[in-house]
Amino acid sequence: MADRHYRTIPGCPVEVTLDLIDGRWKGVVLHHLMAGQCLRFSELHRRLPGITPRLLTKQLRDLETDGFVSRTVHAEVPPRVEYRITEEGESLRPLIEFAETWGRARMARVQAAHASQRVA
Amino acid sequence: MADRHYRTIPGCPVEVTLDLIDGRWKGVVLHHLMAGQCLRFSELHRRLPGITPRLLTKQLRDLETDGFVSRTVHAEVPPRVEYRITEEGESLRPLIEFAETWGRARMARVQAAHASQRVA
DNA sequence: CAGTATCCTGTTGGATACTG
DNA sequence: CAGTATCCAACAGGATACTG
Repeated sequence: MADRHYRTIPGCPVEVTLDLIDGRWKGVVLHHLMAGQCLRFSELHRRLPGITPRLLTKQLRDLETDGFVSRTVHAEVPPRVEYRITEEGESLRPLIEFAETWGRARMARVQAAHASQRVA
Repeated sequence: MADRHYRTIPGCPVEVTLDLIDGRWKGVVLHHLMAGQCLRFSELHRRLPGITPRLLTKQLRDLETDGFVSRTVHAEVPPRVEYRITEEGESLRPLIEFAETWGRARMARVQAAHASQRVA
């Protein structure tokens, strides 16, 4: 992953952070894992409409590699794998929560803009 | 850009936000523009080591389209174009500042980890 | 100065099918 | 259940050269 994070080379801290959560589903995965308990692969899958197993696996592996998520395999049949947010992952909570709130507000604003368009 | 923001379709607010600042240099551009005054194209260029004019233009156009940055062309020779953060852009300040602080801390942590590696 | 115009490559992410 | 294995398309992003 040293070369995955090409952005860190010049060394702007903002880049470092944003690059780590860059990926089609990483933010949302973190968001769901921050909600409380740990989640199984299939539970995450259900919460992310449209993601393919391949992609979900990749995003989770990346997050694991970067230390934001831990992966626990239970030796059972059928297999059970649980994903849990780590301390390091938790430290990103303010960012994710801000993104949640801000995004919600923007969606409302966009909605409103559309509505007033229709009247005008 | 409606299709640039493919992530907004399912509608998770976290995705909406992160998608808007997704792009190799957008976060850093916002960061620099939040520093105070407006900046000219060449000034931004100097602050972003390695970016090509083409990319800088694209990132700025995206940010402009999304309402985070305003672009002012002064009718002079040689031309002077100034980029300034908008109100909407300002509303992202908490996120950018968090990313700055958090990224700085992580860089320090990584440094420390490397150092202890060399000792061990 | 502030960009365009071309061209090109690598990575990201999606579709589909299969397995321990 | 929790993934892999292949294959593939699209696009972001980089290199280079040129211009009003």
